[in-house]
Amino acid sequence: MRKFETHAAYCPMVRTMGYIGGKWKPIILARLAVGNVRFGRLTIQIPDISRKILSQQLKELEEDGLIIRHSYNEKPPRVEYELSDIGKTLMPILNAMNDWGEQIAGNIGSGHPISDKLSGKQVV
Amino acid sequence: MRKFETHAAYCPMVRTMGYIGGKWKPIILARLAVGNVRFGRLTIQIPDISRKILSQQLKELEEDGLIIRHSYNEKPPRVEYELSDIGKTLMPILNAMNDWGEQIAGNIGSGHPISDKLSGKQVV
DNA sequence: AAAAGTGGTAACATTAAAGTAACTAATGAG
DNA sequence: CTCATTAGTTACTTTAATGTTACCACTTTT
Repeated sequence: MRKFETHAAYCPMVRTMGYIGGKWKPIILARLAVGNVRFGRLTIQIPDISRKILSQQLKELEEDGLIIRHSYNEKPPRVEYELSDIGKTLMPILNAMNDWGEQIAGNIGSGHPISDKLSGKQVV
Repeated sequence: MRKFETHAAYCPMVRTMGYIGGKWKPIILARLAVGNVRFGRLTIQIPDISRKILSQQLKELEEDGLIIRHSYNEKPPRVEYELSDIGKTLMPILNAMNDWGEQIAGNIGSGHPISDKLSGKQVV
């Protein structure tokens, strides 16, 4: 969870950011929102995240009660992650973020900074 | 804007995170969603952000076309920020985040990691 | 016998983000 | 004449976040 000071106590936005403010957390959560996913599958769906960071973020999300980790005692191991009930309450946020990302790619004319960034080779 | 690799080209979540993925950006945007705000007022509304970081984040948001900066040529200076039309399309995200932050404070019983974190002195 | 598949972890390195303190210009107030 | 006000910037430092590489255990497949 990201660190904030006392401001958190009374600002809902700061509180929310404390839970999903990481670079990867909303992206991970959005994948889990579609359905249970294994660790290895997440590394494929999110190719730019390292396994170390993925593992670390999943652990934080679990500690924060947003996801549940199911470990099956098999060899080779199998571990599945799913949104907890509370994690599911994040769906409106995740859906809104996903929708925005989809719309912004198409609805903007060239000349606007957003469209220019998307069309150029600049990392987005 | 946060840096992501090629994954961004086809993942809406990654794209969205590129624009609002910073620690402070959603918090700043949520303030602007309520109405135009001066620089100094933002530093009061968001006490934990430094002026340097605030200034820097505002500049990025402006470059990304999400907010508009109005500078009145007065002494002492007056500068107001407002959401651009595109910035306003972020409102569903901002509202969802704000709602979640409000609800999560009240709707969780003790014993749950979220409620424990909120009630303890741990930074949230 | 060696390689592949899985879900990690440990040590280490790097980059990104954030913070601090001091400073600016121009005016009005006291 | 000095202080307060505003919206910053600059230089420097520190902390947080993320990344890289190599490795483990155990079983099945080749």
